[in-house]
Amino acid sequence: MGRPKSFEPDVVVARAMETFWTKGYAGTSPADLAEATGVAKGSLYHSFGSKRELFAKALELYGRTGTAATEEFLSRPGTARERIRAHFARLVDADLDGPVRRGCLAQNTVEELGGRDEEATRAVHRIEERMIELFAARIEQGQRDGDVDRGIDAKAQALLLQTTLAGLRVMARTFDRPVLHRIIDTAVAGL
Amino acid sequence: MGRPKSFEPDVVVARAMETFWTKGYAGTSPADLAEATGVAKGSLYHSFGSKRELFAKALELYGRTGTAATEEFLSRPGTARERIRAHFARLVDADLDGPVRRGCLAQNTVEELGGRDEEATRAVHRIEERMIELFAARIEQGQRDGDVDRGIDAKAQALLLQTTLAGLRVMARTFDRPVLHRIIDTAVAGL
DNA sequence: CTAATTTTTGACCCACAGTTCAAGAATCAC
DNA sequence: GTGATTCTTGAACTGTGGGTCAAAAATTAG
Repeated sequence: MGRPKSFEPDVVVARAMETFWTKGYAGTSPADLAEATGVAKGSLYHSFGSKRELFAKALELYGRTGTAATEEFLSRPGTARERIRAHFARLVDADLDGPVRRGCLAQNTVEELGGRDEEATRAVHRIEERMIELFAARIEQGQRDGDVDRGIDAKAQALLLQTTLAGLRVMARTFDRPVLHRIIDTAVAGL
Repeated sequence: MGRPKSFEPDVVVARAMETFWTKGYAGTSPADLAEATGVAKGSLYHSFGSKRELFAKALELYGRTGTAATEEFLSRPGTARERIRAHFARLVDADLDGPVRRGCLAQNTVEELGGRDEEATRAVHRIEERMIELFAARIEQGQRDGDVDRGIDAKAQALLLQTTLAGLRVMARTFDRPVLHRIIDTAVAGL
């Protein structure tokens, strides 16, 4: 009983995620969140407790949707190299095509809050570990399919790929599309 | 004539740089800067105009010292691969050895202010371009010395190295030393 | 209908961020 | 010394950030 919620919590978290992604954690004020979600400040605090807690939900959602999308995308038909190149290009292009280059929320989080927020750091670490597992699995798949050299160390390559991707999303802040695609080509040539 | 300055502007900029580096742009208050530099708030404003202008000077100093150190370090005796590996390891280790992992100021800047601050973005871009030139030059040196395959595209490899380094500094927020060194080994194996 | 329960909301609060300023202190020219 | 000039400093100001709250609005149980 009691008055029913007038909004879908998942939708509010999704909108909050977009806002944090675009403006950063510190750069997002409660007023911004109220405007972005269409829910009054007081109501947000009633439902989520604090800006920090809402952010935690937003980051969790980001991790879930990001890993799911990566898994789906890597599993489409093609060689490991083709799929990984397409995945990298997709992320870079999406960033460049948006109204503002906002990079990766997980990465932004750890760069902004790194050191000062243990929980956020661990949350990002979990996302990264998951991504690395997905890369390693795809490389091993490629080795079984015969399109990746059996001699390479899948786990080591997966770590390097995650590093390269993180670097690409930094480079996407300041470099243009042709340069970024050239980097992707060079990176996947090593597979 | 007039009352002489009671502080060395360069020293103040250097201390401000350290503070911005550790706490981020938004996370650094005028009070923080006054405490870190030992100069009263009002005096800082008198000398530097605004927080933003002081930050610009700090970022410029960061770029100058960083590129100079890179140039010096890459030119020491050894093969291109050895020197680049050592350079990467040095940066990662310095970050891990500090009291707080703070990454790269240029990168932090572009991730925090990206899109919202044109001038800062351009300043970081200039630093990155300079680093890429240094990498390319060292690779070409290696090709002349015979320790790097003549067939590789120095510019393309330099772009990838800068990307890898940016990624490493992100990874250094959440991974431990052995993993990071393993990534460095995998990365330079491609040279 | 009333009571109990849960949400909603804007008004309100305190602290601090970023900046300005007025008054004083140190120097040089004369 | 006096004046002109430049630097120093804490006090003061304005805006906003993050958060609380009391009162009103929906709902269900009985």
